[in-house]
Amino acid sequence: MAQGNDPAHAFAPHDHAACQARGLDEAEARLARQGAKLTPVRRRTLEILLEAHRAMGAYEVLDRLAEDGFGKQPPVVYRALEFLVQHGLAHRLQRLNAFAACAHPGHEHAPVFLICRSCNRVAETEAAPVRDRLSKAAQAHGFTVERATIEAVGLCGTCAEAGRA
Amino acid sequence: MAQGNDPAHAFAPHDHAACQARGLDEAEARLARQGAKLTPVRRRTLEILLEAHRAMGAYEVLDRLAEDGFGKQPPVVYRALEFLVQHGLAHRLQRLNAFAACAHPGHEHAPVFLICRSCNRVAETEAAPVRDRLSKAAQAHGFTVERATIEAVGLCGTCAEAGRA
DNA sequence: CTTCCCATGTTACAGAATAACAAGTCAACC
DNA sequence: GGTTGACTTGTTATTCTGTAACATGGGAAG
Repeated sequence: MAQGNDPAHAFAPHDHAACQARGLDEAEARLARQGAKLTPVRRRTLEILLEAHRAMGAYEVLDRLAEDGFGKQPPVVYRALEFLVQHGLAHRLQRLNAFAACAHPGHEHAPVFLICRSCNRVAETEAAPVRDRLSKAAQAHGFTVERATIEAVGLCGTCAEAGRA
Repeated sequence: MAQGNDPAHAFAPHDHAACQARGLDEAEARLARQGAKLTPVRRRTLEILLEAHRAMGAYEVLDRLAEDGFGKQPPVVYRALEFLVQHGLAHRLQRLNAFAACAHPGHEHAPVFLICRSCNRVAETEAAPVRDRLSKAAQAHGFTVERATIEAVGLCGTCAEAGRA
């Protein structure tokens, strides 16, 4: 479990199968608690994101769904993705117009994303202090933060070491 | 000038004409220093953003440009917007797929945006501490931040006071 | 067994963005 | 003065992203 909570992990080679299984298990547990259903399309959508282990465009996911016999019209995938996002099982990356499975769906969280511009992988980290600072700065101007998008683009450790500047 | 540096100012009623004039003046001064030209399309695009004093979609800006006799094809507006963004005269808001004139183009900066979900106005604030925290948190995982998108959605003071929850 | 909610599916469209090419402007240089 | 070359503007065409509106079907609640 420590593996799943280390953001750097996303940039390093590791056991994808375990990731996926854990992701699905946690998803079902979480949804059961919320009284929501992981229907076939939703489940398959989550599986696709977990398998890819990276951010994917909606239409890329849609193509995969269509291959598996699901509807091939945009609303099919957008609805599934919206459901996953709302239930904390996936995230939307504004900068990439893309979606990624949540790395640790076990609990509520508002993640900060680290996007490597070299390998295109995305890591998720908590960084509550960052959000605190943001809320305080906003509050100083009378603004109340409800949700915040925090996405950093840069170079991950693995790519930096490999000299992929 | 203090007016222009107070982010809360964006949410309150004020003298737009002064804003615009100041924006254009600072833009020309800045570009002169950089050896870049504020051509008619670019100038008009900036004026439109300054007049609106809010985030605008590219096609909305394009319609206004077309009314003034400029080309009405997407590349016209995207090129102008890209130029303004690259020269620090405007910003792109990822969350809204929209653009807004920079509130204080006088100097280099990497702003944090405060987007009011009630009145749709956007304020810009420096919040260097927020970025510092983010960089440190990322660095702890071997990730080097190069650029970061920080956009908060919430309620501005003016709307909160007016009870627009 | 019926009702109603929810999920899925469709058609159609709107909005966002870029590639590739044509043509004009203008300064620098011969 | 004329030519070259960089830059800007404009066009056509296409792709990607996202949503509105409506039809169908299944399954739980009564």
